[in-house]
Amino acid sequence: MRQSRTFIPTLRESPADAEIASHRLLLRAGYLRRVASGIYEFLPLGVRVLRKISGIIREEMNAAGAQEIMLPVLQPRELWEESGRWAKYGPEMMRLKDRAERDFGLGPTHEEVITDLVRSNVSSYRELPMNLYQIGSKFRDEIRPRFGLMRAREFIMKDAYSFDRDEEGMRESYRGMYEAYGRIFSRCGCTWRAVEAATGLIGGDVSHEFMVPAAAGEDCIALCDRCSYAANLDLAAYRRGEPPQGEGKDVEAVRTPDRRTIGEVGEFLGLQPERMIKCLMYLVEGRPVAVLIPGDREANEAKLARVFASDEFRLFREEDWKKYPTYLQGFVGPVGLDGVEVVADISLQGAGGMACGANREDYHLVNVEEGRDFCVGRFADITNAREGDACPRCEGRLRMETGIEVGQVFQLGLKYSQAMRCYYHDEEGVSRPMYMGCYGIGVTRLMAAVVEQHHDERGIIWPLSVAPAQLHVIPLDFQKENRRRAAEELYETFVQRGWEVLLDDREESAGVKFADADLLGMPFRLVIGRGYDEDGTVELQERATGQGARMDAEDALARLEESFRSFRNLAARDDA
RNA sequence: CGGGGUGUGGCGCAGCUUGGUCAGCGCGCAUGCUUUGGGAGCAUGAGGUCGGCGGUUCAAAUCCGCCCACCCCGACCA
Repeated sequence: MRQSRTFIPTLRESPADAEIASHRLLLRAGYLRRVASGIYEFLPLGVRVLRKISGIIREEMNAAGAQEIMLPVLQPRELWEESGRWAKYGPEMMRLKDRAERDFGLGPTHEEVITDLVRSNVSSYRELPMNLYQIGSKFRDEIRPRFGLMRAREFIMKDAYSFDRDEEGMRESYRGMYEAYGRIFSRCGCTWRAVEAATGLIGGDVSHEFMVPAAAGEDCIALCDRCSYAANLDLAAYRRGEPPQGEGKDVEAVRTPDRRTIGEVGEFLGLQPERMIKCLMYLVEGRPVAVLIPGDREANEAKLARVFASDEFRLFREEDWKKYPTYLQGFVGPVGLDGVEVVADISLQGAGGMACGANREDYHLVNVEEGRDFCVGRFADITNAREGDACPRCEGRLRMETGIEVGQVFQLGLKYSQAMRCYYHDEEGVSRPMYMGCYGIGVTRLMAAVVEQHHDERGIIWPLSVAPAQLHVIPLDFQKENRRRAAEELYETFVQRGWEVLLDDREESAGVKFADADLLGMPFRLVIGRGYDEDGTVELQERATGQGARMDAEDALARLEESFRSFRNLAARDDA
């Protein structure tokens, strides 16, 4: 690649609307441009990185026995009606009509299409297991696209789907993918961890997310400091201690004028927040539900969704309080709260000596005991774990970390195969539904995640495996004939040996060339400058460390050959 | 969708409170000469419906109304 002939529009200043490192640097370094919110153009260097990442994914998927296919982005409504997701997916799916007014969706995921493909073309146990994957565009009309590639509305995803004869086979396929995923993220230069995850709209019972730890990550995960327990906060369990106990005294109403929040009331009564019961009113599918949690905890709505078996709920709003005047905002409590479903966090089971709202203006109750003074319809884990909580599996403590979710794997079971009648014949000729699994990697998001983990204040620092070029040849003062010739020769030599090289053949000052090189982030740099005039040496520099050494071109070549050896198989051969 | 904010040449911004003498700065871009180990210097030049529509006014980037786009914070996901 000759830099003078390659479309790399670098920016001297950071675009004002890019906040996180990956977004800012990918824009500044000319890898990306934004077209509309959550929609991006990939420029030549960006495409190269994407190819590298896809290449690694392909190798690992193929090695794991998966076969690459391509599925359409445009999908007919009928297929989605079969799985029930045409209605369920909601506004997140981009929808359109053709000229005959037929409904189509732009695929946010491909379970329906793939299930349709397999059910009509695979019918014998002899053909199973089968694992099919593709790398292509997905569309999701995100509520709020943000952070560049991190949450886009059109993005590139690798999605794989496995079909097995039984649950055992499905678990085996799942394990294969799980292991391949680890290798993929490691090869891309990322540190990562797999955590237990919720299944959401995709469905199924078992799922893991692959997280790349990064401050810019949107996901919170809980990790045990002793055992291997790790889970998304939406799923993270924690062991509760013994519930607080009272002294068996009778319930007593205390006047608490103008004190509504846990903090205000607790301070007034001289009680710690964990001695208080927070009573949250939710409207679940149109009816009120009381949710009880300890005063020092937060409810987790993903956990609540599982308890309610619905995602159609919300915390009471102004209009809801007005509509149900029985519930006094700021003074709601479980005692005497009749005719409403009560859900409580398991930590409140058997709790005594608690304080809560009295369902009476300006009053709270003390000495309240669960079981004696009020009844709970259902106990469940509905609160967020937090730093220092007890691990659910061992004696360790949990700590919290933020990460970028770059992949997720699911054991789907029979969800789609039953709904869509994806059956096969076993040895006895009996028709059975296939056990499915699905496995996604956000390719474009992974590119952003790599940058989040590999950059400094000056620019990107690509790992060799995914760099758009491994070597940046930089002749300073390109007008000097001898340097220009040396640079051209080195460039040709490397290209012929299969390396990907970016040659800075621009007539720019040294400062500009170095600043751009730092920004673009090629792992190695060969500078041809004064040293070359003096004694024919060039300087080999490493982007990551910034360290360099002068040596003969021959030695530089030998050193680079050594460094590149293990990556040789990844080199794309379209250097031009 | 709720809350906060921003829209002025390719990028970053000033001007808006107090309407006119306000379309400006830095970078980038073009041409020429000099320069070339950390974002060079000088000279000349091109480039803007001041997000859009409407209103107020003798006069609007500036005041008012509506709309649009984008960013950030919250509920979703690869």
